[in-house]
Amino acid sequence: MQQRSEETRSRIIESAIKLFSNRGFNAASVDDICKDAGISKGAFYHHFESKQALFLALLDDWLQTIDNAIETSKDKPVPETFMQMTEAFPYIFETAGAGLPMFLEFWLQASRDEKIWQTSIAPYRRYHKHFTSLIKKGVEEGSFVEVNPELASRMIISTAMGLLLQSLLDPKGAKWEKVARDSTNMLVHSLMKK
Amino acid sequence: MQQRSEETRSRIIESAIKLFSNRGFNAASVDDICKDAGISKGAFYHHFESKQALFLALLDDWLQTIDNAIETSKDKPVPETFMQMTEAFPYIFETAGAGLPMFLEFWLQASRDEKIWQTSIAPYRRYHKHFTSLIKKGVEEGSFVEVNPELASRMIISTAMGLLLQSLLDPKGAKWEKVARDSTNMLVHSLMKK
DNA sequence: TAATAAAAACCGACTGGTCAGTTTGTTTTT
DNA sequence: AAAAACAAACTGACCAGTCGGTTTTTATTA
Repeated sequence: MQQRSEETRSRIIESAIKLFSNRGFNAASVDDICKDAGISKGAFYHHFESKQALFLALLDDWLQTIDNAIETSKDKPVPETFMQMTEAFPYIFETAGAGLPMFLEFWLQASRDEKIWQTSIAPYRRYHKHFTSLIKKGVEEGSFVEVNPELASRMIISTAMGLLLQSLLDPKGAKWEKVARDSTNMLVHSLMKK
Repeated sequence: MQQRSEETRSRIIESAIKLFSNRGFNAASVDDICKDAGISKGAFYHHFESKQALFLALLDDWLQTIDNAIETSKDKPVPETFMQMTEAFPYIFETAGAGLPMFLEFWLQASRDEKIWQTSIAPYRRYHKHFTSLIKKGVEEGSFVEVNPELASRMIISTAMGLLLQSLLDPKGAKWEKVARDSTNMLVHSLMKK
């Protein structure tokens, strides 16, 4: 079977995500990952040059997901995209929420390595640009009130980021899906012309 | 001089903040901290029981700062407090901004230890409660429009948290002090009755 | 005020353990 | 048979924390 190799690889990745999230990059040793994945160290270093390389592979996957999300919403009407974003929030809280500790781990690692850093923040930049142009278009089309697209974009991103952080700080403090939905609704409606 | 001991202690703390921020909790070794502070390991372990204990001491300091900020704004009129918050933003970006990687480091450490965790999120809970009651009061007094105080509080905190994160992701992407000021102004004015 | 005892602060070599990465050899696939 | 995939013992560096001893500060007493 030529699948065996690939299965080993994905087993490593699966275990790495789990252990990096639970214990952090440094505290999760290569031995731990191997044990969890049920493989040997030799197999690990056959598939990944180093622990850092595994980290970069995970980072790439994560960034790809973000880029895809931007790409798929690229050519839809402006207000629709925004409402879609609202609907997407509960999903974000389910998925990104669980993975946010790892993302923060990523980000802290990245912030200490210029090359990784530049790679890792590129999607954020694209995300902001996407939103800015979306709002700009909405204003020009007349579906949005007169706003500063730059500022509005940053505020929307802030709300999402901030709510995610809060949901992790205080998991049982609120029905976060509902908070997210209501907040985004408020923002979107304050942008839309009546 | 009875100050010598205290100076050593603060030298340790100063170096710890610097190195934890730059390299992270794990990567900054006790030896590194001692070397940077210009003291010996014996001196270090005379002042702190363990590396973890040093970490907790830093955490305490940080949490104290937050609690003080809440306390000092406790008995001022509602709209005034909000405007004060707006004015305080540039300061937050100067101080908390530089320290946020360390705070995240703290927080990631904390999230893996139930006891530390409970301690570290308590100020956030107080902060949220403070804001909620502040908005509630404003609504009852008639200086604010009818809003859900819970939701409004979470949105304001989100904006602050989210902008801080963004300012770190994209340091040169915007004049963050201005963005923060404008955003908070928008939020506050949308709350206040005309 | 000076001498001295006790305690606090500090030094730095050392220990036991961990961990990323290597190497040598074996099994499985092509 | 050749190459890819895997196993696991091993290496060298590093690191948190210890320990026996020294210096400095503080308290006590004459």
